[in-house]
Amino acid sequence: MLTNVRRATAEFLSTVISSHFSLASLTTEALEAALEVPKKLEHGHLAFPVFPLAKELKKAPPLIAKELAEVVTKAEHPLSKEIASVLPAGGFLNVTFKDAYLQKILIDSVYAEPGKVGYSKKGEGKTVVIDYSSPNVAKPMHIGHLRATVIGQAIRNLAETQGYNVIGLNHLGDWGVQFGKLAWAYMNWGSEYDFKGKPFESLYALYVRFHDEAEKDKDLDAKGSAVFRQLEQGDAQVTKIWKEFVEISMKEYGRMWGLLDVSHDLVRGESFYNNRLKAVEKELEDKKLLVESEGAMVVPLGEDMPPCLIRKTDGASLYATRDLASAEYRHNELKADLNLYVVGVDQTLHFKQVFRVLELMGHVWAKDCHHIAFGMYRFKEGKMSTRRGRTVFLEDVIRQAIEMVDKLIEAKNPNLENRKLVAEQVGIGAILFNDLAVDRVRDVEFDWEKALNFEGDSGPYVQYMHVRCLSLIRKYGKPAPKSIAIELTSPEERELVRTLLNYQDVLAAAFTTFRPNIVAQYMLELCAAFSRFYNKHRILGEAEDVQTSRMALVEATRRVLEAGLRTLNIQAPEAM
RNA sequence: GCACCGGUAGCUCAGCUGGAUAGAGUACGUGACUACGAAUCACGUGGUCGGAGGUUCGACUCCUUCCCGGUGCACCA
Repeated sequence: MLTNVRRATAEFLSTVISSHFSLASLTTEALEAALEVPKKLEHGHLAFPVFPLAKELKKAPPLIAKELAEVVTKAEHPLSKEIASVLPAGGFLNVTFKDAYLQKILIDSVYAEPGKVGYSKKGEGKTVVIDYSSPNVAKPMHIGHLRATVIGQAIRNLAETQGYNVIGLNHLGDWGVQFGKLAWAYMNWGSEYDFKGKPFESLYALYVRFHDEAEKDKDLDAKGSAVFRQLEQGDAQVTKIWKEFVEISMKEYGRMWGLLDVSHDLVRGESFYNNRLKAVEKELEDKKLLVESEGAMVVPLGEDMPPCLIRKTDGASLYATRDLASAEYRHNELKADLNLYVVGVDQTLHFKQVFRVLELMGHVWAKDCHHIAFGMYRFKEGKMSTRRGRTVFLEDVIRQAIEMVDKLIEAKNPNLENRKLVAEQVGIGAILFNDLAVDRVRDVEFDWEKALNFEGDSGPYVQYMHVRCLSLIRKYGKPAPKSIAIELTSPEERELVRTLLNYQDVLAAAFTTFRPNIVAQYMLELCAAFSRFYNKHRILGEAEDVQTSRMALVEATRRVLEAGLRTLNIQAPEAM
């Protein structure tokens, strides 16, 4: 796509510039990095800001640009024949390519590898381990899990577009004192609940009840802790109960992941690391990092951070201990070149500490560990709490969206086939897009009205454009042409081609910054460009060469839309 | 108190490593379905980019400082 064009242009410009001016440092690489995609097409397809050259050449930028434009226009180079104009504009050198050239590049790259539009090979031979959507056993998934799930899955998809080998990891929260508490509750009150008929609801009810009663009865927490110790020592009865909890919960989460079309490759709950904790502690001890402090064992981290707590006064391990073991597991056994944690911003300090400890341990790969933080959901009513049972449940949001879409279909397209399926695809698409379109570090205010809005910048808008493309192709009646016969020169067509060519860069940028919203925002831009084209120009029934050329453009658009939606884990229905 | 993250149109948000006249959606007003799907498009109203300094040819973007909001700060995860 445009990536290749930029490279070629940089080479061209660098040879011309270095033969014309005597400049110390302007490599092809530097030039490639300096080349910009202007915001507006009137500034060309690629622009080179010459300002940095001004000092060395002792000339005003507009003069340099003017001089360069003349030289580049005269220069002979394989690329010359593809360039329509090289014009100076202030301190910028604006390069515009011939429409036929870009059109050909677009079509070639869209058809190059089926299903892999915009892919790159940057990550080839490397493995990325990504930990996402890891819920805590016995707690229902609420709206906050949407982010951990959807952002994680999107980054996972993005990693695949960059050619990485991807391992999606479910770091299930299946260990800790709360399971002692829950087991205690189960043994004492379990019979009051319908565990056969409604296992997960019962489990959650026990959880809420335990915390309610613990506020009144101060001994309850201690009883729970005692049961957890039994669990840690491998008590058969408690272990059996615990396994049951995990199973019930996984079944419930599986249902939710199924709805969202999310999947992991590996489940490695916190309990998985139990038999590795001793080794971590020993390693820390051998490396003289472990220090006793107030009865606990910690790793001091310097002035700017509180110490990392490794072992409690009572000898038990902690969150950080398990994460250290997990990080080593991911590096040593899963062979992670990149280790990503998609976890809320409230864990920022924790991960900073863990990564710092890894550094102190001498693990150079600590730099390849990244906490991909996302902001919290806020509510007008105040903070949400699972313990108090005051929550917006993920499933309710999804169901609500599907129901609203279903009503909309009834009004707009009552004879639609697969209505149920489409309502699901569109409803879920709306929820996912609403979440993915905003920068992940921001807190978001959950707003039912906005999440369930299907007009304007939204998932259904993007899906609708895809449906439109498909509808055109259906009416066209033949497979879409694989080439653009004539030059499409209207502003709308040129803008659409230009936007489509950016797709590959967008994927790369979204992955390197771990920000799926870059893709989502791009999708909106692309849809707007397509819409303007569609509304302005007739496609079917035009003269043969015009019709086929525009149809080829429609199909190219459709493929990029489909690929982009897939990256965001949103379905592209055929009709809606 | 210290640390990290946010503050852009009435509201919800974009703005890529500093680049050309700060953009969408929504809301409000107007127009476009006897032509390819109106979940659409076009036009209009709406801005001291939290405040103040600084760096730079150029700052929403970088630095300093202050204000507001969020989050975190040792035996939970």
